Amino acid sequence: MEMEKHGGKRMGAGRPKGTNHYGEPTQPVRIPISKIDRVLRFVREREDELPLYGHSVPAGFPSPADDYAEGALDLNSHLVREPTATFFVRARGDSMIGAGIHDGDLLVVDRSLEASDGKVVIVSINGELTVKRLRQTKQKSWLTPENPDYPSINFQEQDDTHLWGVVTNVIHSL
Amino acid sequence: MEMEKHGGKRMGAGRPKGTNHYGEPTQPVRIPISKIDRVLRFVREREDELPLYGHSVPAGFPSPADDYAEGALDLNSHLVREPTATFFVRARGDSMIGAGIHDGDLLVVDRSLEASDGKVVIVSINGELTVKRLRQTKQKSWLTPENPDYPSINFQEQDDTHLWGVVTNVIHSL
DNA sequence: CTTTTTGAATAATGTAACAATATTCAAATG
DNA sequence: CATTTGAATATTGTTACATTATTCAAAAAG
Repeated sequence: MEMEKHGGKRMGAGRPKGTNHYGEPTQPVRIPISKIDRVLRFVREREDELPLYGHSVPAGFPSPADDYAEGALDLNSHLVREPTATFFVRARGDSMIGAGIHDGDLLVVDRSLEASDGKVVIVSINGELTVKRLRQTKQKSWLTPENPDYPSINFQEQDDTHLWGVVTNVIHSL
Repeated sequence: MEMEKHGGKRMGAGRPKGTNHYGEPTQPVRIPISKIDRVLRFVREREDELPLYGHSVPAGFPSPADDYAEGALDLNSHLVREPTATFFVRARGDSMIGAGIHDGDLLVVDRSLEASDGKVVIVSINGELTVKRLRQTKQKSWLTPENPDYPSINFQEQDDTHLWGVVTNVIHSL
């Protein structure tokens, strides 16, 4: 055990890049002190990510320690792509039952998506919000319900008729 | 408009303390770059809370500046009551179509809820996950599909049959 | 006298810089 | 050949600092 030098320059020595806790670079960001704890929890351990299981599972009960069969999911980022352009509307009635939209369901609406033929959209008509499927050709646009008991209506952007956005997800409570 | 000095020392001059955006001091914290956006949004204001609109709306388009008719909503806290006991399962097939569960839907499952008569539950049978409605009397338990094309099955907790939890929400993508 | 303009004073803020720590590898040692 | 050691380099929490934002009273204008 001599106190001597242990070699000079060596190629490939030192801690390799990308070996940090996150697998990506970090950067300092100013956080109000009262929120530091929560931010750190969110950042260090995937706080908002919950396990997503597939159809077949190993024996026994699921456990948070499992390596989830299909990974983890954060509802907010999964359902909301453009937070600044997203809002919620509660559905009423059963005119869109065929699209899986039931009375009382919560609709996730994205205003940044283009409303094209076949999309389910939110439209305000005379201050009332409605959910319908948009159908359009080069000549005309319709709003069609997904329920044979209701009629289609002609659609045209006017003073009292506005297209609010495209429905991306339907949340149904049991 | 002379170019002269404008007084010397003055008591009470300068920006007062506590006039920052948060009303409290801040401190730099290292954040992985991919999460900086999310953290900033969370920290600056009600990040995960997006507007929830009612059925009738004032004229014009909605704006984030609006005082939302029905307030704001955070999907995570709205859909997940008990984070440590919650997980997701993707539904397969149409045996529960009557309960609003379609093929490919994402199910929010809470293990901490008691599975009582009438609840929609997740059960593993021989390593396969199934969604069914639980019916039980003092004598017996059944798992019933919500589709007349499928049969009910007898239910009993066994080695290869386990009740995983109660389905609280169904997320349907369009 | 009242209103408007100005810049000194001070806090807040984003980011660079730094010291301390963690990690890896090959040379030195046994 | 296995183990120990320390040079080399990345990571990390925090400090430092230059820049920006904000406020107020003196000075200027009306």
